[in-house]
Amino acid sequence: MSRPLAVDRHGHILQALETHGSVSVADLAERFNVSMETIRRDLKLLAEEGRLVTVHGGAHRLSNEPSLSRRNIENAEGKAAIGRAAAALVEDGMAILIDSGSTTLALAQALSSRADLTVLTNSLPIGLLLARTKAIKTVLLGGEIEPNDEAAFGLDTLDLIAKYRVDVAFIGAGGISEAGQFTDYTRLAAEQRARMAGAAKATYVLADHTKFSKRTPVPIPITAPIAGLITDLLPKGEPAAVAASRLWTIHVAGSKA
Amino acid sequence: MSRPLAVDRHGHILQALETHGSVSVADLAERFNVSMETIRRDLKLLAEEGRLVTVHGGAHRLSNEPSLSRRNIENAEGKAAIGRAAAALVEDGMAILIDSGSTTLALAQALSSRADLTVLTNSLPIGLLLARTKAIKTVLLGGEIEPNDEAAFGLDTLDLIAKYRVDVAFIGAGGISEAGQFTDYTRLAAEQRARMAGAAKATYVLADHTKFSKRTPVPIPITAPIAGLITDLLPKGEPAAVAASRLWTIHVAGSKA
DNA sequence: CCGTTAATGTGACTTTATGTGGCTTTCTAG
DNA sequence: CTAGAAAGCCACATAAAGTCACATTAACGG
Repeated sequence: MSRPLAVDRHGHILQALETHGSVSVADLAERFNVSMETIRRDLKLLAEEGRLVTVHGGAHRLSNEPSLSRRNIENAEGKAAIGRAAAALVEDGMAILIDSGSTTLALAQALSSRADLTVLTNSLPIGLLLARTKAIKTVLLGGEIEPNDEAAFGLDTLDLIAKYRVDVAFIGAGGISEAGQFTDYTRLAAEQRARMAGAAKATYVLADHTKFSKRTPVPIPITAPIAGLITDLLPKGEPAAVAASRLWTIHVAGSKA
Repeated sequence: MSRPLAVDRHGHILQALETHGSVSVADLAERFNVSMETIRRDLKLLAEEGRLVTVHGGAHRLSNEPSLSRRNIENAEGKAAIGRAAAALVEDGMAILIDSGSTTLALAQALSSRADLTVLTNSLPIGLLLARTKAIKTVLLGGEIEPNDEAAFGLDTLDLIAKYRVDVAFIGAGGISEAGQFTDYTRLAAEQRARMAGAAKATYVLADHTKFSKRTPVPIPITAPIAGLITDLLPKGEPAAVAASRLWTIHVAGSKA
């Protein structure tokens, strides 16, 4: 008997996901009469294409990217340290751009006692936080709101970014590849971050150490030079860290400050 | 038989929370056929994500976001009634525009259990609220954030408004003049509201009865016809009300409904 | 027919999720 | 206020799932 094609499996998996919301590795293995390992490879592949998210025991359909509130508490201390380090780079009178994300939110918090700044951001929590200070002029880069990020993305956002020019941009990243390249979850998010970098005289990437072990599918196509990476811990010997250290200045923020 | 996925449990827990308001550890353990300890771990995890709060014996949904509850709303009951009345005008599949303000926020709250809608807004609290439903596509009309309104205003906002066309616009007003004209605090806000009306096939103004006694300096230069005014109480004999009644359909929302 | 390549299976090992039992904390009836 | 019951917490045990390296098989083009 001929082996069923892998593509058919992928189609069926996605369809099952569509109807049931989630699938388990064991069920799929039984259904297609293949080993669990094969199913895992399928799911891994589809996950890299961004068509589902893998969870322990199986996979779940999209819309369950780790939510902002969850990332918010993960390594909160390290992110706060990164936020303080980044805030120290901001001088009075500057116009800066702050990307969405939990690490960049820490930067906004560190800046909230400052004054005489103009801040552009696509993040709703950051926008609200800074606007409430009443001492920082805040511009919200609008667009379609991505619920998990609680931030705006899309054509409108890209348009707005193109209309501004700032002194410094602080952007986030979904992960850092082994080659030392920043990566993201979706094509759109990656493009948008790259455009943010393009709108600034200097760009810093804020990423805590957990990003070094994360792989996300889309490289961020940054053309402008990166002024530096600000992180909390540099994993010794990790290829990503080594590669990164050749490419950018790395600021390591002390977790206690 | 494969072990059911943990994520499914999480989803069901959140859904049960949505419908019942609270859940008990014992019930959940029985329902999913797992130990109470496992359920506790689930709840702890979801609590850390900020998606529920744990209490002795179970969990209950979080009542209000800090950003939304912060402002003590004047005439909250009347505004809630207006919100419900306005929400009744919105049909599935519609694209609507919601202005910033506490009255329009009440509309957003009334809409938050709906689905299959596209909502444009310049208000950050409304944007956050609706985006979190994950069932309503939300577009944030960006621009400079006005701290008091927690909403975006300015050239960028006007530009964005011009790019969209919606079925219905719900706008607020700073006051209602004796001649029955809507007025606002600033030239910019007035202009922006007028443009919002211009982007819609139909425009409703949401204003509670306190607006009838308020005078604000700038008339809102609306050119398109107003489909109606939605309010909670029509002050008998007030000139503004009389004039208004000649110009627009007036929906009076019962405070209890 | 052979060699190459991609896909799949296997087995050792690691990680994660869940259950269990002992102990502490919290609630509640009396 | 107090005692008992219920719930929570923690540490450890265990089974299921994941990962990785390597073996095996099937497919395909000379």
